Amino acid sequence: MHYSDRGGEVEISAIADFNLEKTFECGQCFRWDADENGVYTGIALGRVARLRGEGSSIFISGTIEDFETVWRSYFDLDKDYLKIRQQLSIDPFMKEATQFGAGIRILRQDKWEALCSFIISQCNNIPRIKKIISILSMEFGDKINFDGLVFYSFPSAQRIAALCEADLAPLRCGYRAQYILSAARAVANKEIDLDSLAQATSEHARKKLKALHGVGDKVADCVLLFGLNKLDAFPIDVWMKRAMSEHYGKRFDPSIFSPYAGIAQQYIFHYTRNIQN
DNA sequence: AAACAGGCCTAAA
DNA sequence: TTTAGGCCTGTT
Repeated sequence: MHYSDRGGEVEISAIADFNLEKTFECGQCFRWDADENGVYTGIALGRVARLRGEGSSIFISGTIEDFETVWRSYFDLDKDYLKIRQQLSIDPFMKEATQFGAGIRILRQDKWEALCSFIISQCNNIPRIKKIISILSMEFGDKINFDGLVFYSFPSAQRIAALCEADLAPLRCGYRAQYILSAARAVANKEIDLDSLAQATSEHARKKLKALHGVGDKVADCVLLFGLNKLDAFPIDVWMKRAMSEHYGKRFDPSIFSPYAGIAQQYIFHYTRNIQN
């Protein structure tokens, strides 16, 4: 990878496996949107950014310092996904899936935002998840001006913890409201420490996450993978279950993809959801 | 109109 | 350890 200041933007060049649409639309995040030209604007880690692809480069708004301190890590740009794809190509199916998904990167998202977002995601479709998160941020996040537009940061756990169910009524997120509140309170009063869980083993972190009301296997694994950067976590939703039992049998073992089962999951998920058959 | 959606919880085999 | 039903809400 190479990057250089382009006056208000940073140009990222000589990088393999970085496709904006695949990365943003593969279901791992909910706060990035494309305009009609495929230019993505979104908010993460309390900052707004705009990204566009041009030729083989990606341009991202901001300074070199923004890039080095925030976005380089957020987009996981120091990981060699090309090499990982090769490692994951253990059979014809995976070869196909990883090739189809070339360009996906697992974002290193804010831990609390990931927890809260995937609690909301249960039994919901992406448009509604996005809508709920958008309202949540607009109601309780901080206002951020960017390029003449107004964005709202994802509200902290402390902020949410101070609310009651009635406060969350505008979200219209139904039974998930109490899950959000109890998770926020657990984080706020340090009953659970997401930062230290990121340093713990996946098994331990998973157990702690599942102790939260409203967090089961699927949500816990999504938080591990997208929030705590545990690349061995393997979220299984209905699509994954179908795809895996079709290709590897009813009782499959994700460790065949070790140590990148989580990345494998993302390729398989993206592939089975986007190919027509 | 009734079923279903990128789960989870609880109760009951 | 596995299975069934209910749950908020919005969409089809």
